[in-house]
Amino acid sequence: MAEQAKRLPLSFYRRDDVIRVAQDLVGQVLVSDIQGKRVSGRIVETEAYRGWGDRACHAHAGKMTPRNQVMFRAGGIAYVYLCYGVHHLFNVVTNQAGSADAVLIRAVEPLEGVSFMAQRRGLDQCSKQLANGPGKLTQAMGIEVKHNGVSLTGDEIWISKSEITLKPTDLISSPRMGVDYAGEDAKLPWRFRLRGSRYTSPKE
DNA sequence: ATGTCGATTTGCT
DNA sequence: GCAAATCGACATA
Repeated sequence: MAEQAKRLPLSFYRRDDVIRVAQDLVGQVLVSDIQGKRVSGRIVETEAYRGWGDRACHAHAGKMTPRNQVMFRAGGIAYVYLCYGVHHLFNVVTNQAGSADAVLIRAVEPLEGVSFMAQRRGLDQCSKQLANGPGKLTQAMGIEVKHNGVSLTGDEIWISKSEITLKPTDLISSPRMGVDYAGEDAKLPWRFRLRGSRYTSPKE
């Protein structure tokens, strides 16, 4: 069906350059169909995390734990974990099995199902703050830790190819948020935002 | 077994 | 501007 044809294929996720995948994900459309509520949003902010040579990554230097083990699987699945014991954060696992690269989806511009998102967030439908942060996004889209490891070619969470093609100048790259503990690696410019979007996360 | 800290958000001062 | 919420991972014992 046409629905399937628009989904990003596994070959998109399994490329070996997670930085490139993080850049290419900006502008694509994240869709969830959970608890009978279908919602979608255009990805406007991402961050890349690399298993090798990136101390900000949960799985840096090949360290596997019960929490992060799905990062080591082949790309095209979700890595969802609990942050600060409160927020669910959604990542896209990339690269081949054995590597531990992933892209954190930090913000989306709401498209379909805005009223469902507002309902889940407990906010007014007109709010620009429905999904402008990694924890807010998962709450708005109904994504929880139980979705850890689900396929992005399945029927709960997937990403549709955008009808829009971005130019390199449409992307802003900057250091990642909240990773000061990573020392020098905290300075890596692996956060990517859609230039001019009003739906990216609040902080510079 | 116990203590610290985190890829954040929210509400109160 | 600051602290609380609150669970898993990790270091230390």
